[in-house]
Amino acid sequence: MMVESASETIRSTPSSQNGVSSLNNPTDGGGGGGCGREGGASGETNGEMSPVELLHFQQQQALQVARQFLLQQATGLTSPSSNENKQPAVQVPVSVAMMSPQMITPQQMQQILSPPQLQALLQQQQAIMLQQLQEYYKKQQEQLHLQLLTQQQAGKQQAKEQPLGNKQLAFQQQLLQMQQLQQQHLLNLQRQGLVSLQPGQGTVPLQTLPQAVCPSDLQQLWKEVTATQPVEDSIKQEGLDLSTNTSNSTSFSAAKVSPPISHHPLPNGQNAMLTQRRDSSSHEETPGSHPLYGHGECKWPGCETLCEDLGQFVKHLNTEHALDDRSTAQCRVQMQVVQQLEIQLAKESERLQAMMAHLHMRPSEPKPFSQPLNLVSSATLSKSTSDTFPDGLPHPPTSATAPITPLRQGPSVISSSTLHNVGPIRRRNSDKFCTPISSELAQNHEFYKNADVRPPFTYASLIRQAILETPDRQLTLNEIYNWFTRMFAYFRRNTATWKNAVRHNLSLHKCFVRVENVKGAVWTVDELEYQKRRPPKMTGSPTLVKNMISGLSYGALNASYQAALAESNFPLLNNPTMINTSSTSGMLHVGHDDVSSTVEQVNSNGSNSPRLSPQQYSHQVHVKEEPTETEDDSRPVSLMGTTNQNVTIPDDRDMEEELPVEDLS
DNA sequence: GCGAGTGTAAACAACA
DNA sequence: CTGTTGTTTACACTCG
Repeated sequence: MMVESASETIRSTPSSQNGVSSLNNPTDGGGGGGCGREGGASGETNGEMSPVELLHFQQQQALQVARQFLLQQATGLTSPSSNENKQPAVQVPVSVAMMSPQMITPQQMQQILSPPQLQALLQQQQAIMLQQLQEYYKKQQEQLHLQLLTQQQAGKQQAKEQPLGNKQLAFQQQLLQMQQLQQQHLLNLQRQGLVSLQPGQGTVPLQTLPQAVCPSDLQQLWKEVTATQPVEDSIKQEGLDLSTNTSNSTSFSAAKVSPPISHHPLPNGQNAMLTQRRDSSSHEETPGSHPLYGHGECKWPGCETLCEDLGQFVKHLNTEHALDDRSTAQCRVQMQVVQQLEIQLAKESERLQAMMAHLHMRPSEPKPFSQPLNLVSSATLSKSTSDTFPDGLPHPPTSATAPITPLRQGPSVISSSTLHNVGPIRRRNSDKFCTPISSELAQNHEFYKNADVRPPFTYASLIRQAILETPDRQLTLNEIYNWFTRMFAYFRRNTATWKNAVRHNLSLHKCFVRVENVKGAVWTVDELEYQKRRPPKMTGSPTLVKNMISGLSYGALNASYQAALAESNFPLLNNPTMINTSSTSGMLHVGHDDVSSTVEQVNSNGSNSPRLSPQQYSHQVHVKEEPTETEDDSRPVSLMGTTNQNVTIPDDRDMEEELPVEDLS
């Protein structure tokens, strides 16, 4: 089945091996990091953008626009094209740099972290980035405001010159656009799940904002600002009131923009007016309404003037809240408020995500029993054979590069392995009983398939998995290679030393039995041997044992069993019918496998399922100790049959293939 | 500190 | 001769 591709891969091996190995060594050696990632992030996009890339791109776009605004502003709008290239003054949010591929050790992170962890980490980074971005926006807006005020000062001096009014208008429009940009960007972030709030939920209760301005303070602030307000000349009315921009049309066309447009410049309706709108939680959408007018009163911060109708309100706006120092200052204050809120929003969102993550993964909880959540995903997984994965997952991994693809896992789906992968690079969790390789693999199959992430499994586990996945439980070395490259992008790209490692493992571990076949040598798995080396670990997993024994809800137990089942029956995961409901009893005799052996030990301590007695395996298994030639020579073919059919089959196959079926009932 | 398990690197032999 | 396959050894690292 995999032979075809096998030949390709292998043929390409000689050339790629050397080339990659040099590249790979540093990575594997623990030094490098970044090699694989660099390639993944920069060159292997395959036309698709990973979430991070998208985010980065959006940020860059936003920053570009912001830079242009600032540039225009800096050049007094007169020479917009002056020094376009050099904007050292513009500070790129740190996070942007942080996301750049060449930074730090993404590769290492990939090796260390499982996809869910990567996701969590990414989200954290993005939350931070969000904050930084907001702060960045804030600074830019402040600068804009300063510029605006400066211009206004100048404008006063030069008295009522139309061009100047235009300048102010332009500035304010920039300001508006800036805000819009910010909002749009925030919205984009929200859409990407970085901010969990719905766009429409813009109103954040002020009382929930510890460091934000409290309502009373706001009012006070507004009153202070309002109090010191000289009446400005009428001309300033023409200066566009930033917030209202009512129909006091003067000479500038921009000012003539109809209120709805100016207030809802963005297609999605999220616009700069959020400043006022957020403050006034009631923003009616009725056509004749005004964002600053509601319930018969002016919603201008600190105003509350009663207006009978919209016309009166407009008049009021034009007279009381025209473009003057006071209004500008108020607007700025409001902007501060909004930014505070947005920062707070980011923080709260981050907190929310952390909370969700915590509640769903239960770090201190026994891993196998975080499964109930995984259960769903694995069930979903099982439906989707090998390719299509989880629906309902926010960000299906599409990018071949995407180490970030784990985003697809929502906070609710955090594989148990997550917790284990936190360790050093060398740590592989598959053997730890905590995370069944199959379930982990199944859940993150697509991820590993596409992302250049090193799977957190030992070579032995992977080899075994590859072999067990085949119908006849045997693979040639070449086919094993193929399985690796097919299943893991990491082994496609980082083709350095792993083949050697595979061979090394095959030779080293007794559990891998080489059998001479008609068409050459094939490798099989001696499950007994494989389990031999594992039980100690299992026993050594106090949490697992404890939790298995201690009063577990059926669901949890079931889940753990499911995981165990998954571990032992990776291919079965691809079968929707196999996994769904596995009865505890059914699973009890599943085990021929790591987990199952686990179950036996735990569960039994006396009463095991008899069918799994070692004796059944022992006599037929041909381990490495025995001269392979003897095996091969004596009964080349029969050996195969013995190993695969007689030995593993009766129990093995029953377990692995039929059992799940039983579980169905 | 020790041993087991694991990963990596390398040398080597047998073979096609 | 070259490349693949398979074995073996050595070393480093992590973890219990």
